[in-house]
Amino acid sequence: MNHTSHPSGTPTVPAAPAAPTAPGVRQAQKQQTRRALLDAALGLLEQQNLSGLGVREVTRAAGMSPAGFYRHFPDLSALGVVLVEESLANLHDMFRAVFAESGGAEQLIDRAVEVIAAHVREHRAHVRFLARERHGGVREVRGAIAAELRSFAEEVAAAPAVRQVTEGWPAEDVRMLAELYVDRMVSTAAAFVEASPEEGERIARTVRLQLRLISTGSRHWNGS
Amino acid sequence: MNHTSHPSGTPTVPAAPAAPTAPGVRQAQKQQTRRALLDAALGLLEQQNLSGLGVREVTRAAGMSPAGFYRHFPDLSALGVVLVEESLANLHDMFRAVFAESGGAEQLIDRAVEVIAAHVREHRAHVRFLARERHGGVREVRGAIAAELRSFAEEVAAAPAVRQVTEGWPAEDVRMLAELYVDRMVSTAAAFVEASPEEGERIARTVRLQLRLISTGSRHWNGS
DNA sequence: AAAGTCGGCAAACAGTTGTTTACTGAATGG
DNA sequence: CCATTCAGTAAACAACTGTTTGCCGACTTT
Repeated sequence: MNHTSHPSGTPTVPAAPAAPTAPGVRQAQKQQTRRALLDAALGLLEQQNLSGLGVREVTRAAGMSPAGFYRHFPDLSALGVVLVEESLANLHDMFRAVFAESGGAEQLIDRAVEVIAAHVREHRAHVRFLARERHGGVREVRGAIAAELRSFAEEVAAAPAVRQVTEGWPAEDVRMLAELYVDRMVSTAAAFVEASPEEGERIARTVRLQLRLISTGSRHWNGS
Repeated sequence: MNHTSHPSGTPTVPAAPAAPTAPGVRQAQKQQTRRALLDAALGLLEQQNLSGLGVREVTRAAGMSPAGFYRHFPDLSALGVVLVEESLANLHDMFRAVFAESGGAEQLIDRAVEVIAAHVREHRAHVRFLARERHGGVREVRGAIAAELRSFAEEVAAAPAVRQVTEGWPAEDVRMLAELYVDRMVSTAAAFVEASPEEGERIARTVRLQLRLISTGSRHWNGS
């Protein structure tokens, strides 16, 4: 994170020799190192837990001085909160992507598994972080994740494809079905995140079968 | 962990004044402080992660000197391994207790929820530990837990109540159903472990419904 | 072009950590 | 009863931790 040195590199190209520092450069640099801190933390959290992370460890991985950390976060838990928010926002996008287009149960299931796989491919560190801290040592974090998952369940319960099959059900039954779907999807993402490609294929087949079984059960559900 | 003091208490009852130290006293005392270490660690792990635990922390909680730790374990990870083994052995007992007596699907479901609740009541710390480290920061521990859960799934697949309904199914379908049951039961235990009594009642109702839905799905399953 | 803001740094602070050392005294076995 | 074993101890070790301090120099505003 050395924005300073600039050791007279490439004296040619005088087009922007000492660029008049258009306003906003400072804030941009700050955001850049802030992101470097977040990414460094995410990287370390691949093999560690949030409750065991250290300030010096993070700054070292980000290539900056320990003191610089406090220009961005008052605490390590503050950084953790940001990571939770990012991860949950991404996961929310994933859920919306699954239920964006409607279609038959079969197509919805195939689409769900594809979207989950793509999400893990693109946000591996975030997903691993969520899986790890969902039952991790920080109560505040666990609570935030649990609350967001409940909200996802409500969203799933309100999705057209689900409403169609749960028409006339008592509210509690609808909720348990939605929670079942959410839990299965999150667990699947967590399973994808640390699986080799061939294991991933097996997991995908398994979860497709499981979602189909749940779908079958819901179509034959009698509220007794 | 002071087995020493013995300040000449109750001079009456000379039956065993300075008991001739029947053989085995030493080993018994050792096992006792070893257990104290394990219990102290389990206690600390209620609010912390295995990867963030410290030797001094554990010995302090157990009321003994840091150096004494190394008379029992070479490492903190060695202690962690023991905790994993204990927790998984207990969980194994739980699964066997669920499928011990056979009966109709309804009775099996009710029995399962009761057994899970009782297990959590009696082994709260162990269950929390498993939930936390199942996706925790220690690869070795994650692997051990995953392997054991797979073996539980095989056991569930072989249970009479399950074999009855999966007669004629392809092996892969049987496995996905068994894994679905195992995952739901473990997740339920994890949910119980940090829930107030009234939340616990809601969780119990929800999981009963979900297990019934899965059971319904399996009875209407067509392998297509 | 001068004055001010502020992100990042080196250094220092007091505590903590894991692990080893030599030791003590009770349990053990002859 | 005496010699041996050995669980637990206190002290010391270097290495590490979170956080604060004063400072510098590049960005920003006037």
